[in-house]
Amino acid sequence: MAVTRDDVARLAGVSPATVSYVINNGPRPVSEETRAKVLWAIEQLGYQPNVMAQNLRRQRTNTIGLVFTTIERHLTHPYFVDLLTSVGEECARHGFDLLLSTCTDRALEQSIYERLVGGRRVAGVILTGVRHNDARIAYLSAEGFPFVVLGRPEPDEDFPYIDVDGAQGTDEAVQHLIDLGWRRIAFIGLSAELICADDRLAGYRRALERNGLPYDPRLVANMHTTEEAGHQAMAGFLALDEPPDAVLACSDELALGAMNAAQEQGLVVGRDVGVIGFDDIPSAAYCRPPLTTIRQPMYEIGTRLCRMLIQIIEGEEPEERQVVLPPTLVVRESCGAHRCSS
Amino acid sequence: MAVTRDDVARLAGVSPATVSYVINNGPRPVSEETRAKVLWAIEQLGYQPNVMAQNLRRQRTNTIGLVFTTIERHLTHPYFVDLLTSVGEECARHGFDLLLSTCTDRALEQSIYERLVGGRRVAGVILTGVRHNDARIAYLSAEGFPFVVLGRPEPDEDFPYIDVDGAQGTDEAVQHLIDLGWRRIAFIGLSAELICADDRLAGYRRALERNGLPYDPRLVANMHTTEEAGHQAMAGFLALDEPPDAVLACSDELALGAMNAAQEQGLVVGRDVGVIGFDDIPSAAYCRPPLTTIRQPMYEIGTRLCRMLIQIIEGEEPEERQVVLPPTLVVRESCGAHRCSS
DNA sequence: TGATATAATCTACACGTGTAGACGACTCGT
DNA sequence: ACGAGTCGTCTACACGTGTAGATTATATCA
Repeated sequence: MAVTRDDVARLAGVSPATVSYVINNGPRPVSEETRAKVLWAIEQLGYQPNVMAQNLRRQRTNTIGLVFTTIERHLTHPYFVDLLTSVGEECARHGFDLLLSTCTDRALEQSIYERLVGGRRVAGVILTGVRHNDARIAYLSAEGFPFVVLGRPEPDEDFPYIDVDGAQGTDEAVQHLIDLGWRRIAFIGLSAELICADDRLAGYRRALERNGLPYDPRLVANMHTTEEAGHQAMAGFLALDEPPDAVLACSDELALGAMNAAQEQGLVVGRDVGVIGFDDIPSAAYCRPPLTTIRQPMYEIGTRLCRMLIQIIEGEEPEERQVVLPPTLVVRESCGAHRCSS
Repeated sequence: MAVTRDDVARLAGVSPATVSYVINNGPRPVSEETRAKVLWAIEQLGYQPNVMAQNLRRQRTNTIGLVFTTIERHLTHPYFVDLLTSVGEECARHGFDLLLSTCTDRALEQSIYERLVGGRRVAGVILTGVRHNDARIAYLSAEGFPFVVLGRPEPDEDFPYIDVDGAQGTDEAVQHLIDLGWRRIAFIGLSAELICADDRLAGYRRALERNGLPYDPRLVANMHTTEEAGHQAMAGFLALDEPPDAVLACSDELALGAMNAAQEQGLVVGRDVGVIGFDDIPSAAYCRPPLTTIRQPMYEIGTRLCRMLIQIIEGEEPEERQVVLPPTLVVRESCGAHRCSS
């Protein structure tokens, strides 16, 4: 059916090995004359090497795995699209393919990784959403399998990662709210099992403390990152005896839901209540009012993570191994501008 | 390094073939006693078959390809996340993997498909964003390669697809606007090269005509689907001598951008201007005001497309080959409710 | 009991490629 | 003129698996 190397060799009147040498530029030299004949035959037959056979022989897949965690058909990470885009492009740049797996249930997660790793399906893995005592990291480390992580490890672990300084982000955001005169600031955090959730909460508490404001646990919620959850959390806050006058949400989806809840109660966001999000998704600039948010350079992170992983796969020493990038506060209108010490 | 079938055979005291028969519930029977020994050895060694070797031998990859088109790092299709989720899950259900390629430039598109198809990298392909005279379809048809399409073909083409009746969607949406009293309705369409763009425009024109309203080309724009483009298109409409009093956008991102543009000019969406979107992305329910939109059952489409493709790959006759599903108008608040024949 | 069918297992090869080792043709220095 | 070295090419095998054909042990029947 399909045309193979032997067909090319026959047509060109050379041996199969010579065809390989031409295709791979070596490891043996080929005379110009022969090379031309082979290239002509390849062109003539429309030959393309069988990738499966190449991979088997070379003992490597040139494929990177990325696991896609969903909850109720909802991405657990709003930045996933940017990550996918950048990783996909960087893979293509290095001749790698990108294998995507969907994980709908935590119970299945381990078996997904075992399939990818044990079956030598992929050459390396990019991990996101690191949790405390993450079984995936333990497994990959034990197997000695190449992987890189989006997010920082716990203190006793050591692996290659890129992370955004979440504490710095939330700290700056809270400071921004305080500077504008908001005083009772609620916090909608991420799932408590995520390591980055701690980090962001720490920044929030640090800023409160520095400004002499009390930390009130009733003003803190941990949610999955959906608009609905943000709505629910904010509605809960607003029903308190002493409701907050501002809220910092750990994703823009959460923030949009929170804004919506406030608006439903007749509050004007930016005047009666301040809202800040996290991630800077496209809608953030176009909602009403435009959302102040903490931007993570996701595109850049994906590119660098991917490059790092490929270097590890190739057996090189990666140029960078553990990187923490600063987030940027993008000021729009959801916190108001002219409110001075209430 | 890695443990192979021969290692298992040696430990179990049987031949390699017997191990294969156990793993695949082989084409030959195996005695219970032997099976137990083999399974024990597999467990003992943590053996997992090498997928590359299996694929090479079986001459199939059990992998499906999906190409991910981006423009300026932006997804060209807002429904991509739902599609990815559903296709990913359906693949997993059938033991297939999902290979994702990023296409940033139309010029590279053909080479991406040639790599996937010619290199036998994947067993079948899911196509989205079908265009007029689409070279990809010509190529895949000529190669006799399995593929299914999200979207309908041109009349002279015949291939398996699932599509949403875009004309019905836009027709219903325009009728809804007219019923609420809006009279001068603008249309923000998709890139003109897309086949579905025609379809949706046709529904728009059909509804106008049925209601005796004129078709004004100045009220029609074709854009890529981003908030920014929606903003730009709407700003253009509002600057006309006779600006529209309502707008139907062919994606929710476009609609959000359009709402934003109207609001910037002090218009109240739902009172001064009606807006309808397309797709029903999560933000649509949580923006201000909540967006009336045309929902496509993307999750279901992805699942059925994937099943259809797998059946074709397996050489079966697919249960369904050409499906057109109806969209649903989801009424929220962006068109107002109480406006009766102005 | 001997011929024969059946079940269980093994041996051997093919899938398409990469590359080491063998081999011939040629150059070069003495 | 002859051994040594170089260049270009070919032959042969390995990568890890699936499975057809051969082989052996066991059951069945006249």
